[in-house]
Amino acid sequence: MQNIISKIRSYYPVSDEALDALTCVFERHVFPSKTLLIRAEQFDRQVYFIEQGITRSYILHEGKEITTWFSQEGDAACGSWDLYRHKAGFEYVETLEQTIAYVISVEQLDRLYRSYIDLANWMRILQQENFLRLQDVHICRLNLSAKERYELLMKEQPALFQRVNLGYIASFLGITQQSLSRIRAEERLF
Amino acid sequence: MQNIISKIRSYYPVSDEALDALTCVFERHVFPSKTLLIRAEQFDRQVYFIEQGITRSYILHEGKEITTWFSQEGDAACGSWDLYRHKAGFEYVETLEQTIAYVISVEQLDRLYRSYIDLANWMRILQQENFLRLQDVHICRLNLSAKERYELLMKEQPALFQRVNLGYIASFLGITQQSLSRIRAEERLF
DNA sequence: CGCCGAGTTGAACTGAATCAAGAAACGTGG
DNA sequence: CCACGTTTCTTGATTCAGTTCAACTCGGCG
Repeated sequence: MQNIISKIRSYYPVSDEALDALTCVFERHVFPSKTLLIRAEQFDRQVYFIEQGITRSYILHEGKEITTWFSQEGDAACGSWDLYRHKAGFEYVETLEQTIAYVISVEQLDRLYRSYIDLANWMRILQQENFLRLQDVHICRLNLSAKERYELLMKEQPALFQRVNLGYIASFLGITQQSLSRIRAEERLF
Repeated sequence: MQNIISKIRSYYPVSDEALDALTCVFERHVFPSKTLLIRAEQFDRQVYFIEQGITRSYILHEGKEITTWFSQEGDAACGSWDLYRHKAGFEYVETLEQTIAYVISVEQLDRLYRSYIDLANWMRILQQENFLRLQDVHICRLNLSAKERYELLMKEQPALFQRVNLGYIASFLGITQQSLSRIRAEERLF
């Protein structure tokens, strides 16, 4: 469980006691590649902490899949509406590789937040980080052209291009696969 | 302080004791319209809880202001990078009307989170809400055309159009003022 | 071998931006 | 209370980044 634990502690110095309380309710699962963890319209109040593997979150709009996020080792994947708005969401999450995840229900998490101030604070910071990451993506969308967004992702997450289909990456960048292909072709001239 | 307190309690049932600990470190300020509360590149580790009034957050990109958020009664305004990434951010926040705000430093907030589990949980939920609101805006950008975005905002926040210049709203919707004007003209035909 | 998914390339199209004027509303001082 | 400048909003003509539709290439694999 090393990837998850070190990620937790990188956010907040959770005490051993609180960490034990958390990890002992984790359920370990191994999901094959291409498993749908979360479906829109299907209420799933669980959080998947990824120990090994990668998932993508996407939404469907007019028949097309729009990739909104990739979650990798140490990250948590969930349907945010399911958890927080108490109704079924619009997101899908699927594994892109075989994925080992530790699963916990929101009810259990909520119980832990009420008892362990360290866990409440850890999740407070995790939420902050999620907000900031989303804000980065959002502002990048507002300010940068398709090409600039591609180059930024290439610089910051080069490993992603090894793990994930270009089609998904194009969608995550908010461009069509064709446009991404053209951008890459142009770049290859140098 | 009614607007702020009821908003806090709408997120989490904070005990009277914890709420008192929070509110007694608030400092009340009245800012005239058009006051810059937060400047990019200028480290400001304070949170402004808005009791009365409205602010807009914006970023500068290639000489242009891009409005990213409006904060109204009960909301909190801050420079998110200042607070959480411990370096000066890129956001500006200015009042659009005379604004009464209760101000608190992040250091004091952090101290409170460590002592009062209710406050840690309240802020955990507040961060969740911020994330969800940003996610809504972000996904709306991905899925909807300029016109659809306008109509959605018109439906969900009609009051905003009374309080705020169309130019700022256009920018918040991610379109130019000219395009927004055209959309509204077209709509007026019915 | 032939099929299938992933990626590339070409041509035509389009939503929204940009550039450039005007018109209306707003506020401030004489 | 009106004249004047300033800001806000509208309208028109043109341009462009990125989409769409469609065909084609390539590598893997039953």
